[in-house]
Amino acid sequence: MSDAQINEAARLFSILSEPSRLKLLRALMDRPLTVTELIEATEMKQGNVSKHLGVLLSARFVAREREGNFARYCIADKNVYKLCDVMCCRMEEAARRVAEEFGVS
Amino acid sequence: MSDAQINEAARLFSILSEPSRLKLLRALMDRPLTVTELIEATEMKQGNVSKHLGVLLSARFVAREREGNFARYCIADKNVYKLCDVMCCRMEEAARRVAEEFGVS
DNA sequence: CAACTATATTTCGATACAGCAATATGCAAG
DNA sequence: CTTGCATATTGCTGTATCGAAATATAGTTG
Repeated sequence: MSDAQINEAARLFSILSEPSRLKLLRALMDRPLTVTELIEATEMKQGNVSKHLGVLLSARFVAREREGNFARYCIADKNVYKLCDVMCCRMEEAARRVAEEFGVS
Repeated sequence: MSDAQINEAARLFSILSEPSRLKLLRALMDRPLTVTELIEATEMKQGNVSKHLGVLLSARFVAREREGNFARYCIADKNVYKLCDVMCCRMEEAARRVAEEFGVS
């Protein structure tokens, strides 16, 4: 595991470290959506949606497909699902730990 | 998936989004290490090692065990391995994609 | 081509956090 | 208790990036 690989991993994690981008991914996990639909789904400003999609696109976490005047985005990397699954797992475990802590004491 | 959960996931990803912290985790994946050993392994400044370990500790990604004057840290959450595995996978896939692209054309 | 819509990009003020250096705390031995 | 080492914390400066707003680009239609 070289330093360059560490840096790249950090960069990829950092792309997933913004609530706005996770919201976009969450919306796209149901089905591919256009920018307009994503604006509605996430209640974010158009410029920011576009900007964040650009970040996700450049990392190839999502892919873009032009449809006339529209741009439809979809999840392009199955690892996104895996990463989110593991993280959700972790959050559930943490919640369970806290619950037990209070339940026992 | 509530907004609060999204925020928490983002926070956890952000903890993994620093090369310094990934270096520490990588070192700890072999075996538990003291701060002094981590300083040697990562060539980071003592203050920064301590600070980053604090962040990892507060998120319970690592655990601390006092040994006299020393503090020995270890990975406390198996999901760390999973998350890093998936990310490494992803990076290999990306590398392979690039290689093929150049190989074919 | 002009007007309209969807998307992308740029600019800007505010915030977050990294690394460094200095300092503080805690434990152990003499 | 004082000295010394391991670790933690604090203050600081610089950099990165967010959201909002404004502006630019691109495709469609009349």
